[in-house]
Amino acid sequence: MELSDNTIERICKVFGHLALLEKKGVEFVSSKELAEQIGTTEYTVRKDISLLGGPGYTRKGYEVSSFKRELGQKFQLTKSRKACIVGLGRLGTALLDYENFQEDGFEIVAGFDCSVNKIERIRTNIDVFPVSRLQEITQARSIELGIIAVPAESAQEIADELTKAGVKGILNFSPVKVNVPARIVHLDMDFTNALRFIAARFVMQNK
Amino acid sequence: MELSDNTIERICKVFGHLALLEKKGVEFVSSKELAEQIGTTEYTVRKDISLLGGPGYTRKGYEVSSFKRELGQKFQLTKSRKACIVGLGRLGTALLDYENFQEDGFEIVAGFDCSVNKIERIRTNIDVFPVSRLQEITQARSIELGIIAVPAESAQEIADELTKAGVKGILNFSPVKVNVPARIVHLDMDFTNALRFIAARFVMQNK
DNA sequence: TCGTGTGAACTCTTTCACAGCG
DNA sequence: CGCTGTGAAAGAGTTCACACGA
Repeated sequence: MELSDNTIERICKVFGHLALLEKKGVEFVSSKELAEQIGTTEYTVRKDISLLGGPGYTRKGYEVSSFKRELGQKFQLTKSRKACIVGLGRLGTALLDYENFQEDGFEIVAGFDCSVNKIERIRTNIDVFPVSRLQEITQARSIELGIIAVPAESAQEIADELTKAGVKGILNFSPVKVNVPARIVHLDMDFTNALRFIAARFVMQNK
Repeated sequence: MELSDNTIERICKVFGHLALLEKKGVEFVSSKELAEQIGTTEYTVRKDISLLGGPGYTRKGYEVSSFKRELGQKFQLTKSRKACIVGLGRLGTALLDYENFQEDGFEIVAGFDCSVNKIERIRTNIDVFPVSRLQEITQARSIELGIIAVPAESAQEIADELTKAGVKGILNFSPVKVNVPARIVHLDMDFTNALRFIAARFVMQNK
């Protein structure tokens, strides 16, 4: 069975929302409510779920805990994944301590920067290293995800390093697209482009 | 004519890449090269451009400067837009000084936080205020874009404040979806969900 | 009766093929 | 001749309608 990226993304959001509901102690949730929370329609939610083999009938909606557990297993979202951050400028250091990661099964286990001065100045509980040790540390600590927070000009170079180091996924915060082999899943998160999109979108909306 | 969000997003990326090429002094670029740089196919690039009314024939590709100027005008991407950041934790303060914004026509003209202590401690060239003054300052400085960098629990509240203050667009970095009226363009950038997506994607890829 | 599961209809997007300009 | 512009074909993704289980 082949799931589209859109479906996977929505399922991830559903999972996130189920986690929230579980914490609140809610027992059941309808496709309609999930749809509202993740910004889509109830039809799409039900269709997505049916593609995975829906969890079973009730007349109250989906059972929060068991459904969450099922999704977690299917996508291995419960397993804690190790990640590293490359580039310890303002954004990189902010991400080092981004508390939401830990809560949701992602653990930042190393930070890298090419400036040794910067490495010495940083105050954090997470170990920081020079970029020259990226491959060594990544392998030693079985890091699966690399987060790129370096300036545009060195982003591709770091992507190559991470590729060589054998990470399985890359989240790229630099404003350039990085090229990596297809086997490595990667996502570009370009803030400037996001603002540009918002601006362009409302220009188009008003004409 | 109605452009899809996908098309708008791609056009924004094209614009960004044209700006880069212009800086490098490149004069012409083909649909194929643009496609590679923004991660799509040459067909899609040409189709997108044709939806805007393509810029005219050459046998060398598109003329970088004039094409960029044309896109800039059509989407008003050259006009500088004022933005504010709400929530001055680590992420918020990192964004305050994110140098790529200024380069690309976005200007952060204010920061807000509910903690007065934090406001006094922050060292930055940008003016910071208590959240209670959000509406006043937003209107006084004609801020069009609001960036939400507060924790999940207050994100919706801030989105409501920004809506009342009359911003046209919202970029939301908190891990919850915010609800705003349809006239306000908004985009959710949830880091945790991005990592989850990457993880889920490579689990699916390998089975 | 309520809310899901799902084939079928529909709509939107991407790909293709090829004419046409410089 | 190379590379664009674009209508038409193919392909995806979304919406719908309705059967069905609790």
